[in-house]
Amino acid sequence: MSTTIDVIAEQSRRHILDELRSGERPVHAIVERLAMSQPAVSKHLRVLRNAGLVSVRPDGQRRLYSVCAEPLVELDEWLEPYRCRMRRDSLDKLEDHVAESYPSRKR
Amino acid sequence: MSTTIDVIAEQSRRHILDELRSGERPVHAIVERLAMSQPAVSKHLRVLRNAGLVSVRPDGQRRLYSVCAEPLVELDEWLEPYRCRMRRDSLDKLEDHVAESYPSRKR
DNA sequence: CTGGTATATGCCTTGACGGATATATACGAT
DNA sequence: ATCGTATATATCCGTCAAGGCATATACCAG
Repeated sequence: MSTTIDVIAEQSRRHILDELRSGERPVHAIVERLAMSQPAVSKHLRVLRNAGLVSVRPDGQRRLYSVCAEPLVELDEWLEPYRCRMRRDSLDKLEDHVAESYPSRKR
Repeated sequence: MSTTIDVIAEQSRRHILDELRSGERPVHAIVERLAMSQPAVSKHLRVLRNAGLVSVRPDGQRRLYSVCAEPLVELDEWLEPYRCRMRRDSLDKLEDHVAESYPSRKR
């Protein structure tokens, strides 16, 4: 069994999700956008489905996939305690960058 | 080369970061908290350092590690477009749950 | 029923990763 | 100089996942 974060750690799967953000899509539409074989895409979709990150709706011979963002909440919550640090550390980094660009004798 | 999300996909590494949230720590402190060998921890710290997620400060024979949250911004930003869906999908899920617990004849 | 399209699954190979042990390095104490 | 502690690196091994190809399944058209 794999956790949500394991699942979205794969770049291809993130791409698939990003693709589905604009609405439900059949498999071949994803295959065309990503440079990957159809079986590979189907496999990723399977993983995403097992993780509850996408849902499927049959439509004739096609299957329409769409995003389910709910499992991402867990990751979002893990990230929460780091948000303040993100801001602070980003600021520090920015300051360093500025200090490099405009060197002064102070410090 | 590995991206930030690849790096934090590993549970042990997330644990290490969580551990460091309470302040800088020497390696052995982390080894004690996580049930893992010291070399394994060092390896993870190396990966985290390469990803810019931790920084080191020598202190005598020890090395004090601390969190750098800045690289997490990228992940946070990737997550951004999914936030509204998270709320919506979570709500849907909650509704389903409620509907199960209090079945009615409607629908 | 037949052929064609859309998707899923099975099998196989390969590469990357995590962990353990053993060893090296760095530093402090005596 | 020597020993002990703290940490890093090297090497090996087992596992696992991703991707390709071939194939199965499902569904539609005629």
